[in-house]
Amino acid sequence: MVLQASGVMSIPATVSVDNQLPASWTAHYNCADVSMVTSSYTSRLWSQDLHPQNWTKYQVWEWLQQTLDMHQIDATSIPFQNFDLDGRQLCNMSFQDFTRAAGSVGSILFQSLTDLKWNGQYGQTDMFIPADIKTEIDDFPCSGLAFKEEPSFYSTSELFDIKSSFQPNTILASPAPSSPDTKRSQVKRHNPRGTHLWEFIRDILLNPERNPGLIKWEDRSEGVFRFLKSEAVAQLWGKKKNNSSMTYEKLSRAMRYYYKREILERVDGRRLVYKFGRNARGWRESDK
DNA sequence: TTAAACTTTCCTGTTT
DNA sequence: TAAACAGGAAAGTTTA
Repeated sequence: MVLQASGVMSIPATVSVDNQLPASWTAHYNCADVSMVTSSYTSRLWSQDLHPQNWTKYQVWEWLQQTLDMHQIDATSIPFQNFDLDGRQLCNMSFQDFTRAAGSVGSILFQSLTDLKWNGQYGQTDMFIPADIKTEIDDFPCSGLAFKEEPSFYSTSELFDIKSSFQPNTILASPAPSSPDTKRSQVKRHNPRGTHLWEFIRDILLNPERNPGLIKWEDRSEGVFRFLKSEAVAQLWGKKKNNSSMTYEKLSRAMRYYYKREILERVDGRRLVYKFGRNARGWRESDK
């Protein structure tokens, strides 16, 4: 969250995300900033209703994402289909069950869940917000504010990120346990700024039901996609990076750097159209 | 402290 | 004419 001295975010005057985002976005996510509200909500997170035992499958996935993020583990390194469980089933899993389901990451997950079950804490620093909190966030009285004045907009991508990568139909690549990829992905990679731009874009594409109208596939099998709301996507990216001055022009410059690394390929003659390259992972349907 | 990775920012010129 | 594309250059941020 970047606030200027006045407490008002700096947004290009010509850009209104509210105008670009679909209604479902503004209605559901365009409210309280997680990072702002978390501190005030943290103490309420672990009421009985939010005990892991009571989680939905969806909340289980959120917890998975958060735990992997916290430990900087590549989300593609565990088979999420093994965690198609609700909280009760999750809590019934033994340590061995976790290691069977997630390999070496299983112990981390087991420890995290144990902490939650017994301490009501998520480590010392975490700000994990199960989906239930969204109800409270949604109730945050700011929905009528204009984007420029709204302290909450920059929560959108965080909420999106949590929800994005863990839909049952968007499970990312899960290399076989013995593959070199697994080893590599379970090692901390140099990822100084968290999610990379191309991963952010990929996750939007993988969740069209939650992100309608921002980016869409042009040719799913070939990895060709097109920006529909380029400035909105740029602002979401900026929000994720706490950079309120992000524009599509800057975002597209970063995208062009991916050509050299073969994460993206050029699509000549078509505006706002990009194609995933051979070094982009997790976007193929076969990756699920 | 340094190097590397990965943007971010600014810019000029070109294309659609 | 505006928007988007292309890519050079340099600066900024974060991590190992």
